[in-house]
Amino acid sequence: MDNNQHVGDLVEFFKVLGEPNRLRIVGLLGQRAYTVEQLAVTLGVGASTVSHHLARLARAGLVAARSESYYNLYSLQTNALSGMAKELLAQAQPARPAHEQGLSDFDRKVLATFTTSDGRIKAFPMQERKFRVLLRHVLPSFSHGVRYTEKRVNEILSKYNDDTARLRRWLVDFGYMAREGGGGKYWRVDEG
Amino acid sequence: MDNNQHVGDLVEFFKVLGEPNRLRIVGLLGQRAYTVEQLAVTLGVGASTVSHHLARLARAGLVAARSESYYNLYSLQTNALSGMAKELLAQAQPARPAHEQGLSDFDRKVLATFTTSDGRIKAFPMQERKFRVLLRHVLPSFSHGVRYTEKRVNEILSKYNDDTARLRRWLVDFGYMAREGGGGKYWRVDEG
DNA sequence: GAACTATTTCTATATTAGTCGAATTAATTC
DNA sequence: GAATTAATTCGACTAATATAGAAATAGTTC
Repeated sequence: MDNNQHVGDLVEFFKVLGEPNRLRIVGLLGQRAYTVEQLAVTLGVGASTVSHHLARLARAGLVAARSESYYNLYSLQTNALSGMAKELLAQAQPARPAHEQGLSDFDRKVLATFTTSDGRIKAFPMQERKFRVLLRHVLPSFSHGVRYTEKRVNEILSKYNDDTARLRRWLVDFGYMAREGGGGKYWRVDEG
Repeated sequence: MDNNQHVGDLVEFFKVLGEPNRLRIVGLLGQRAYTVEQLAVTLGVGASTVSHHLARLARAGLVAARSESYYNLYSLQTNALSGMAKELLAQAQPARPAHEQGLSDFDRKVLATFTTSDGRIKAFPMQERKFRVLLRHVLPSFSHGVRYTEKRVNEILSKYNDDTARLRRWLVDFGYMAREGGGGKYWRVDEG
């Protein structure tokens, strides 16, 4: 994945904004352009400190400078900010996409047919191949290596369908989850 | 302003996400719930370290834990994330709102009539009162305490109207900007 | 070109914070 | 209730960085 590069950029983005004076600088530059010294007196810190912060902000693409007579006028690059915010929003809405990403066209079509927009199962298809799509659909709600009580399993499954008992049994019958004889504990089976 | 409280929260928000392992934790929890130990082996760090990070994330409202048998299952609080992202987006779009905030109804109406949606001046009103509204509209593009060349003034004004020469003269005539005799330098006049 | 100015770079310092390992706590199992 | 297990807290170390002041740089004015 080239996702790792993005992660590094994102970390840098947050780290840059996770400092009081830098965030205040961004807030000020959002209103108008400032010179280094203007920022220094406004924030009550040395000019060299401001210069240092501006350099970091510039490296992250958040501000840009233009020469103006004596001064260096810094202004905000709103593009970078809104771009990052949009990316954040995209990550924060994994209602469907997180699980449905990487699914085949077939799986997507089955889910579109048999689940509502909030992920609940409307009905169970007859064909086993389609049936398994729905079982795999609920599976990510369970973590590997965790033993669940039957009560908790039902709680989780109730998010998908009211008939939690049948749903629970099917998960076991089709080999997606396993069940302990005595205590009635369930756990997710490792795929492979 | 109670804005200061928000600034503190925002700084904390960014600081929390500005650390590689914490951001990776958020990414993982965005897909499903994890136990502390699962996160520890996935990230390749000690469990105590993960616990430390999770505590910070929880204090910022980004994650929440629920007890599950032996384990503590941590999951992402997508509400907090999307809320912050929206706030970010709002700040990143000061195209109009930043300047137009705090304007009177009269001023807003004049701007709506004589400027386009991207802020350009369509026409100049006859009445002086309305005319001054437009001059104050372009003024924030100039910083206090900076001397501009005539060329640079025209560059800036061209964002608002093609007739930069008249616009520039008007700004001086109406006392919003001043002009040096010799070198032809301009600067913004302090209001008062 | 000399004087001046804002900005940047350099150096040093002090504080913050991430990490690990050990000890402690909290909860579950038999 | 004793044993087991995951998680948290604590203590110590190390690395990163925010800051100020001095020196160097780049650009402007006369």
